[in-house]
Amino acid sequence: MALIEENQVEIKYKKGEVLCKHGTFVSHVIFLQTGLIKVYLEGEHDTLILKIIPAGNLVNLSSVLKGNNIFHYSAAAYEETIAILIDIKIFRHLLNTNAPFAASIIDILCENSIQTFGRFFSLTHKQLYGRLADILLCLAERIFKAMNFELNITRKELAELSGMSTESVIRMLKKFKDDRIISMDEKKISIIDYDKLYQISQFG
Amino acid sequence: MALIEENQVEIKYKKGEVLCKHGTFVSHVIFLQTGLIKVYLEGEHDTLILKIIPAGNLVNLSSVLKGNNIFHYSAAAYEETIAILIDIKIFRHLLNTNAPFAASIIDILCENSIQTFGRFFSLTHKQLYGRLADILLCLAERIFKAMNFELNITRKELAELSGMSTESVIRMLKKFKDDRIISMDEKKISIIDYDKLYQISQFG
DNA sequence: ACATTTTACTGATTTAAATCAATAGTTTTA
DNA sequence: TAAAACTATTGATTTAAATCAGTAAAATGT
Repeated sequence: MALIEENQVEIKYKKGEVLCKHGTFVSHVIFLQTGLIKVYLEGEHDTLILKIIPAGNLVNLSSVLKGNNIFHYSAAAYEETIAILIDIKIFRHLLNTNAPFAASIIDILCENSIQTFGRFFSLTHKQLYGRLADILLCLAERIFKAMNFELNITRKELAELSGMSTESVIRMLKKFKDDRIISMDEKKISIIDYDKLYQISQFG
Repeated sequence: MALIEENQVEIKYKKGEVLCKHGTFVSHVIFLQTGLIKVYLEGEHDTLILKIIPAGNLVNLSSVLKGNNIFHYSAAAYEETIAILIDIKIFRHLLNTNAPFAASIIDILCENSIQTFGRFFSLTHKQLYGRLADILLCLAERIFKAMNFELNITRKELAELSGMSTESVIRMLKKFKDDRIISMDEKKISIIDYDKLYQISQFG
């Protein structure tokens, strides 16, 4: 562990800045000290946000794969963010020599994998209302850990998270507001009726 | 490693048999000795096949997560399959004491995770032709490792893999056949024009 | 060997959601 | 501070793909 302490660099990113770019070489494991980032894939005409990562998490765990030295996605900061960069060789060495550490990393990878399955089903088999409900619940439960949160996220990005068009997001949000499931005030979103939102998520 | 040898059981599954069911308790890690299985999620009215796993792979790695003792998906055999069941406590113990072993498991988890990202994009941002092309390429490259393969998989299951309706799969396959990109003879599918299929996959 | 169930296929119809178009309101930035 | 560049919103139109409906062909069970 001392090894990591010695070999880490702290970097500050401004809002909107790119932490890593799809296709470039991986030299470090990125740990998010403070802030909020998105991990995304860029297509020809559209973007898919794979996940939002809050402070206290590793950004590019899947890059520790032996022999894999390029990023398979991009990441950008939503707000001012401090990241700790750990040399990937040191990280890999630690994995190969410290079993409890490796086991804890396995736990994280398994957790990610399980979360991914749910998101998979949501995006492929639910329709708009269900998908947006899922995203709002995820933001509240997992990212902000609160029923109301400042949404520094544009409608366009909600669209990229839920795999729909910006216009659809706007229409769905309006419907949720009219139905008194959420309230919106400027950038602030509050979940008023959690049960109903959960029900919409389940129903699809 | 001897520990695993001592604590493993070999089980034979017939075609169609269920290896594990979403929501039930996990007691063993399942390793596929021979055969072919699908891992899937069942919805109210539809099913999503998460992945197809060929022989030589672990089926439920994400279940090794500490404190996680239920299956988050179901799995069923496509053909006669022999599985080796390893007590999950032994497996976890091994992870916590044998760093190189844990590191190799991390490699597998990372690999899965990277594959998942691509599939995510395919299913959410490509349209029918692209999605089906991706599935055919995946079957050829990753599962059967051959340009032509016996397809013990129904159109319905291709639909569940690519997140579309059975009728759409039939129409797309017919189009591919008419365009001489694939050939179909009974259950046998051959990829004739790999480049074109790849191009369709890229284009979406 | 026959009946039943599942699978494959085709065409017509419907529908969910994207795209298009146009305007107003906000940020950026020059 | 003005201009340019995004972002939010709404309604109309289009379209990709699902659903529906019906038939033929396999596979499965008894």
